[in-house]
Parts: sequence; C-alpha cells; structure tokens
Amino acid sequence: MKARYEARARVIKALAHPSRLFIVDELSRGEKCVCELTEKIGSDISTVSKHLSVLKAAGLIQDKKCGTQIYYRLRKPCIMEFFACIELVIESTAREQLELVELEVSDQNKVL
Amino acid sequence: MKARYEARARVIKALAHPSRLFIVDELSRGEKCVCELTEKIGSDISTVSKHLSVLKAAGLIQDKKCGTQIYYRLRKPCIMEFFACIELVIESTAREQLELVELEVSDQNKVL
DNA sequence: TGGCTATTTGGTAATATTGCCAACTATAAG
DNA sequence: CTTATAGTTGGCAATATTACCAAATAGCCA
Repeated sequence: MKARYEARARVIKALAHPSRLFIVDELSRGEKCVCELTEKIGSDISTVSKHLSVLKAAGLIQDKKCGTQIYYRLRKPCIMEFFACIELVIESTAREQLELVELEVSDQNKVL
Repeated sequence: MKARYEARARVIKALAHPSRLFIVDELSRGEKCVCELTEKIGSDISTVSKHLSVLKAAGLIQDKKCGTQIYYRLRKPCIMEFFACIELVIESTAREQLELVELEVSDQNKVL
C-alpha cells in the first residue's frame, strides 16, 4: 500500500514546479519543441531540457524526434482537469485569509 | 501569469509526498486527529504534525480543536478525483515499460 | 497546583532539487 | 568534411525538504 503512495508522489512531484506546470499547460494546447518552450519560459535551454526529462520520466509527457527537433506532447490530458480543483483551493484559501484580515480590522475598531 | 503557476506549484508541492498523500486519502474518508494519523503512518508524531502543517498552509486541509485533540479534514474533496488520473499515468507508463522490455527480449532472440 | 496527554515548534544533519555553464551528441546543409 | 542548430548530459553551488530529537504549549483531570 505504501508503494502506491510513493508512486503517486513521484508523479505529483514531477508536476510540482512552476516551469513544469507551464510546460504541461502549453502542451495541453498541442505539441511543442524544446526551443519553443525555452523561448516562452526564459530559462537556459539545459534547464528546460531537464524539466522535460523530469516530466517524461514520470510518464506525463512523451517525445517525438522530427529531424533535429524534438517535439513533446502530453500523454494523459486528464491532468488538466486537476488544475481546476487546485485553483479552487487557491481561491478559497485567499478568500478565507481575506476574511481573517477583515475580522482583525473590525476587532481592532471595537477596541479603539 | 507566472504567479499563477507559482501558486499552483505551491499547492501541488504540498501534495508531493507519500505520507501527505496518505493523509489526504485518509481524510477523504472522514476527519481524523493527529494521533490516529500518526499511528497509521508510523513516523514520529512531530513529523506527522509538520506534514499536516504543510497541507494546511497550502489550504488543502483545515483543523478543528476538540479538547486536547486536533481534528483535520479535507477542505476540497475534488482533489481525490485527480488521483484517478495519476493512477492512469502510472499504469500506462508501467505498461509501456513492459512493452519495451518485451521488445528487447524478442530482439535478442532474433540475434541469437 | 501538578501531572498527563495531544500537539506544535526549534534545531540540525542528511538528502534532494534547482539552475546555470560547459561539454557532448545528433542531424541537416553547404 | 565542416559548420550550424537543437537538444542532452555532467558537474557544481545554492537552496529546499525531510525526519528525528528535545523542548515548549495547551487543555484536562486529580
């Protein structure tokens, strides 16, 4: 049973980086080569290449050689549905924090 | 735009650990206190407490004090749907690896 | 109050991740 | 063959994560 959580963690860890999330988002709209992604991300090409290899090792993307270029694409587009839930978490957390701040302010007003 | 990917990465990073995935799975079946989770996980209670604080900071879980115990629960159960897709990625990757190995074996048989 | 249980926090050593540079491989074109 | 382009790999320093122990905090009960 523990092995299952480790396997899941490996895949999720591969997603847990802003550049890699950007890559996944880009690939969800069609395949792209390393140079295209590198230009959009703005990091060194070797950095982008390593991010791609992390995603590939996790089974999230696959590549296809085309002459001198290598095109990557998403292997399971269902990943994208997940981001809607992540956004929900982010939004509701932000809303809650706001309420906490507002509560503090109104408490302070009572004291004054 | 970059900030959005960073925010997503923070939440996903909070999920990217076997023990924390286990915790999320447990909490999906109802709230649990730290001691219950600690017993199931088998790590030091301080370790479990820190995992819980990571999940809480990410907005994934929330706590409720009940006497001397603290009960945690999932804030957005939609997270669970995501794991089905992760399992799909894991399974299809495993299947692909198997095919690769089988291919290698049959190639070797041709050579012999 | 003092002790008991549940939990968090601080400190720290081991380990993992990240990003860049430089060097390397592979393919295409002249 | 030489050069240029696309991409990967090795190495390394900076940074982050992890897990444990020890100490602190909080609520309950005698």
